[in-house]
Amino acid sequence: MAEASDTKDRILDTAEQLFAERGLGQTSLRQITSHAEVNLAAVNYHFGSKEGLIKAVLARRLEPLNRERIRRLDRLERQGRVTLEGLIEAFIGPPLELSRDGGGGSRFVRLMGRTYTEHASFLHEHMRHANEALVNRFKPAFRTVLPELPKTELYWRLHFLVGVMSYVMAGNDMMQLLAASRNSEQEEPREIIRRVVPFLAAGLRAPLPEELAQARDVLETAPHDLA
Amino acid sequence: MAEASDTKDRILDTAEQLFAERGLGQTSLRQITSHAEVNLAAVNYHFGSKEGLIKAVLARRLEPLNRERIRRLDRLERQGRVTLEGLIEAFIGPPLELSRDGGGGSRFVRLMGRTYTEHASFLHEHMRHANEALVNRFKPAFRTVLPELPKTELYWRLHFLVGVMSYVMAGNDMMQLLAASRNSEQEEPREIIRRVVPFLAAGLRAPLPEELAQARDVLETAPHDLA
DNA sequence: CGGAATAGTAAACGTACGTTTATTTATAAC
DNA sequence: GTTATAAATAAACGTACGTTTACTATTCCG
Repeated sequence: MAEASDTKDRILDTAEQLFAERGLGQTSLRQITSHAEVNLAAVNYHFGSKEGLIKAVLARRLEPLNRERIRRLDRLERQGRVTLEGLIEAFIGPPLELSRDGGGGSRFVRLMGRTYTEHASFLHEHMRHANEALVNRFKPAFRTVLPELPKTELYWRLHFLVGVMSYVMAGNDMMQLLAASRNSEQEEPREIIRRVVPFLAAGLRAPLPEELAQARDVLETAPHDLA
Repeated sequence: MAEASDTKDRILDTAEQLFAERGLGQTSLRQITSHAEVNLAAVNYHFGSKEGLIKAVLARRLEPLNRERIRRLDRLERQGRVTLEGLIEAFIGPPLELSRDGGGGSRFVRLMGRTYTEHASFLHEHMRHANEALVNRFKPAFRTVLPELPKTELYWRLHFLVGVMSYVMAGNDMMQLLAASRNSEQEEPREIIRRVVPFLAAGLRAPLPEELAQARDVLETAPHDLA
């Protein structure tokens, strides 16, 4: 029954789904293979190991995704329209929009968000390598649109940006902890982008801590209504 | 050898450490009990189950921590000095400062950060309940200092805030993905607070997406240099 | 046809897990 | 000093895991 490896894709699809739903460590190969209706040993045959399967699941979507992010940055630069908002959207837009396609896309985005907080060193190494070109492309671009920001300060703020992005991507149940509307799960990705881009842009453009401390010192002698 | 339950504390301390280092699911009771040099069955004797142990580890630190956060908010209100920056610092300061005490504190903070992205429904329920009073206290305060912000918009931005906080707290290895300085791990908590508060305050105060869209429409006819 | 090579499978391997049971040890009360 | 109670332990229970092995079926090409 050698059917052009329909088996391989079924494993990848099912693994992507279950990994996103339950996490990497909590999903066993037995769960994956029984859901996919393939033999248990097929995973080790096609991917060598569970670790190999995880890497394959990530690589399959991550490569075109990062290509799209870089493509958008290229276009911004070609048009000479590189704004901070545009940069943020080029970076976080593609993964969030991927969650629109209902099927595998949204599952993968959640999986990717969770990847940032999983506890497997091989994963971190894999993601670091898979995102290397992306980071090297975007970092200088951010420096260009925020020239007044010291290098270290910019990198800290980009960390904060990644924190927001991964949290949103994980589609965490914790969102409902503070949530007012119950239908926040079905919120459109474009809606989230519309809300998160101004937040991040303002944060990245915020006055430096030092400047702020000085300004506060000055105002401290006056009535305290600077909020 | 019934020694006022020194065993119980040794289990809690060791569990806290290993949970933070390796994650909840990846840490076995056998690892905990052998590190703590107590009998394997002692965990089930004192805490009933692994789940009970996890809850106990969290509760031990979370209760005084949230009490401190609320105490700071109380003081701000008593002094009539409720600013957005003060609110943010009252909320994220205590957990970040807890990571200063070198020992259990920093471990717990990492564990807490990771809790937000673990895949166990009992955990989410436990955290939701443990943070209920905290949320009910802070939500109206944020509304007060940001009266012009629509309710839904505020809640979304608070989600983003939690995203940043948990990401920073998790002390994620991913931080090094973009990091410039290699010693970012040892960065002082006060330093992180100093950097993150202006970022979050600016984000929370950002113009509404609608306003921004309108402003952009207006400027769109003019040369595009609004960055 | 026939024999590689590829794909797929059933069954077992050894290991580790959380939990339970039965038993022993220490503590304090009467 | 005996007894009730709490704490600690050694050993085993059943289950699930990722991986390996040996084997069968399919495909492709000479």
